[in-house]
Amino acid sequence: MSELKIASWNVNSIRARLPNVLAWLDEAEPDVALLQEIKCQSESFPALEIEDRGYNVAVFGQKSYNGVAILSKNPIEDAILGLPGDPSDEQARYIEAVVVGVRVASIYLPNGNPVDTEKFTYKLAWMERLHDHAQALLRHEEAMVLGGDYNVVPSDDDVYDAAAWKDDALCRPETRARYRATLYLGLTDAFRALHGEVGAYTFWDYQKGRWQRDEGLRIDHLLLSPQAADRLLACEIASGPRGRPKASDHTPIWCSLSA
DNA sequence: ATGGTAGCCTTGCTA
Repeated sequence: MSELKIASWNVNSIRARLPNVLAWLDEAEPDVALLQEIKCQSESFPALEIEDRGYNVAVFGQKSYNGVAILSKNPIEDAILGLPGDPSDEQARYIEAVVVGVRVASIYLPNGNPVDTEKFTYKLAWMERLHDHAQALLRHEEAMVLGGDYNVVPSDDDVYDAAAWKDDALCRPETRARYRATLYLGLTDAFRALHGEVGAYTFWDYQKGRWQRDEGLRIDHLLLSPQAADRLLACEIASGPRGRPKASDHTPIWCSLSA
């Protein structure tokens, strides 16, 4: 194997989505899959079915909400459950590990709506912690892919109707400023680096026929350290899974790195 | 005018 394929997908409940996820693993064959919103406790994660597909599993679950996981065909080493920086944070939104020498993280960044509540405050504080942790990780000068549902629309080109969304927590200037600050540490948005601003989306709301109208948002991102970006071969949004019965409202995004 | 969908295990919350 001369390439490493790393995918990220907010599945919106791993148990409700299991047939779709297994079908996607069989067809896309990612070496690493970063999952978000598994919406179950770690002991309820359907590990056996996924291990049957040849994957190792690391899970950081939570009852009903949030929850993240890493699937990998190669051994998973040095797993860290939870984003450092606030021991009082009880939400399962971050898991990190090393796979064949590449550090990977599965990130489910807080949504932050409504913006006039503590939810937005929590989002911004969480982004500060992510910034600080990414800064620490970058000092290792190793290949690293920080992937997940960032709940950030980086620019107006990444949403079907920027005017309608300008006051949303996913688009607010405070949100974008913190996201940019993290990028400016030296991370590369893999999709944007290879495709530019093309109006390609990773999320389409279940309501109002958003998928059928292709009215979506690009909020799922793969951010690469310089050592990973140097190895970047491809990055694509796999829109197929969004169009199937019992779809998640997100679709997978993947990149491949030279070995 | 303020809906509409989906998943959780509540009959509301989160997205």
